Amino acid sequence: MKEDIIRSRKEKLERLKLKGIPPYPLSYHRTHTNEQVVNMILEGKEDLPQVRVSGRVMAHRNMGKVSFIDLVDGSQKIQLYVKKEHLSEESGEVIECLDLGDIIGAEGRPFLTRTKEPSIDTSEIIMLAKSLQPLPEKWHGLADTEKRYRQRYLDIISNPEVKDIFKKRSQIVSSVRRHLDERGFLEVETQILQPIAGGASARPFITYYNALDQNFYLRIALELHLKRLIVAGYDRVYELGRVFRNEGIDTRHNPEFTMLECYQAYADYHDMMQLVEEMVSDIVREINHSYQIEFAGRLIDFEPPWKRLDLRQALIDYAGIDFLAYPDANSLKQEMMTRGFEVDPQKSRGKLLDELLSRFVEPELWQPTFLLDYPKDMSPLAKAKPDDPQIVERFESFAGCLEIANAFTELNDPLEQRERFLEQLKEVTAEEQGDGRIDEDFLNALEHGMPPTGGLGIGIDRLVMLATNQQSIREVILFPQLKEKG
RNA sequence: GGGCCGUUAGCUCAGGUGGUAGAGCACCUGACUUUUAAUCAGGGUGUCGUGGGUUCGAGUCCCGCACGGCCUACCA
Repeated sequence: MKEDIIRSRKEKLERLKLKGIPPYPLSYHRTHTNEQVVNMILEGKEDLPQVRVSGRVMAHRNMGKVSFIDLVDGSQKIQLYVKKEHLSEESGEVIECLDLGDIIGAEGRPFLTRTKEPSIDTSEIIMLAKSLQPLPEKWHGLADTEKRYRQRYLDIISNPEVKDIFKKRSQIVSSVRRHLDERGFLEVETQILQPIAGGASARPFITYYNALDQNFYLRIALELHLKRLIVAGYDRVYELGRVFRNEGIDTRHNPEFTMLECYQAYADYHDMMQLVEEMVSDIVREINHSYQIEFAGRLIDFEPPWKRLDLRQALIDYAGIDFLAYPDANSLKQEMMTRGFEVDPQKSRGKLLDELLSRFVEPELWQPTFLLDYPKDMSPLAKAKPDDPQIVERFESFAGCLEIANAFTELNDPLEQRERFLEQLKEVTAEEQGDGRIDEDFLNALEHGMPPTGGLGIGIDRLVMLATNQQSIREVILFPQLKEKG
């Protein structure tokens, strides 16, 4: 059946060639996008000029001497009104050989039909690219998730709402850049292939670097190189780019994802909090024309100011545990076990606290919320509060129960930083940390003096999920990785 | 890693208790000069994901495998 369709289309292709009509001409210069023409028509002016438009044929309603074509370009749909006796001989031939999915150009006069549909009274139709494969069904589109991801082009052709998500993703990324550029941040690009994958604790992807004859890692964070640039004297830097974590895939995690990190010298986490609040709420409003958006069936209001929640108090409120009462991993483990939790004996205190957070606190954080002041065990790169050495100046932002930002006042004491790295190494396997080495050059940079600095990371994919009401991260990634079929 | 679910025509989906595989869209033929999920008349369609098993007989029951989805676990 599919073979029959393809054969019939190839026959039409041959027929075009026999008539001397190129099925894949070199170029076509349109005068307007479909959107521009539709707007012209809706403005209601008389005597509109001839226009040339283009796009993919998405529907063809044949009425005999007249037919209607839905033509979709990158902007939107426009209807072609085709009166066959008014077409040139060549255009008539093209209509005869037309299939859904073909890319065509059309020339004619814009007008409004009886039913008020903006249309073009077409005098010329030009084949721009003959399509050989049948499109998915027009009404339901493409629904099979696997096929949608494997052949995203079909998904985007047949599901306009998917096309819209990725337009919005692009707008969000532009907007992030605009917000930071306006504040005087310098956009930089740092290395993706690294001899040591630092700045986070996650298992890295390994690759082999032929020219250097050595194993390298794909970066798991942007942090350490951006701070080197703060040392170098760029006061405000950011990088927006892909990072790679060789971990599980689920609806909130994808091994390669897009991260924004920015660092501002002579600032602290309060400044970063203000930046997140302004930038994210602006972006939400730009994309949805409102601070209030729907996510996962709930209404979320991004209008500043957002809720501030002390982490220690949040754990007391939601989990019933005051971590100050359990100063080491063992006592915390004991307490968790007496409450009937299954506790991994390998886990450090930081990881146990993290578990409590994700289990009891995060599922409550629907409205935009800053969770403030983390235990030092969980945050090896953040600076301790002056009045409490066990707590660091760090916050994470949540909305829709998704973590969207992580920021702290950066630790710039090189000696303490070395201590923290050594602490961290104890609780992390070599496999998790790349080759388990400390980034000596980063420490060396700190030893030359890094100004007091505020740093911020935002998971762009999750921000897009929120702004477009998508519950799976793969719905905001154009080409999610799938296993090859065996 | 564990659990549940899915895989049938190009696409979206139906196929109680096992008995010759269905619909809509798309496609092909014809009618129709403002339609828009156009309409009307006619036409044909498949490795039922894959490999075994049970059975006279398997899309359907059983076991394995592949791919995918959701949940869970892991994961700064």
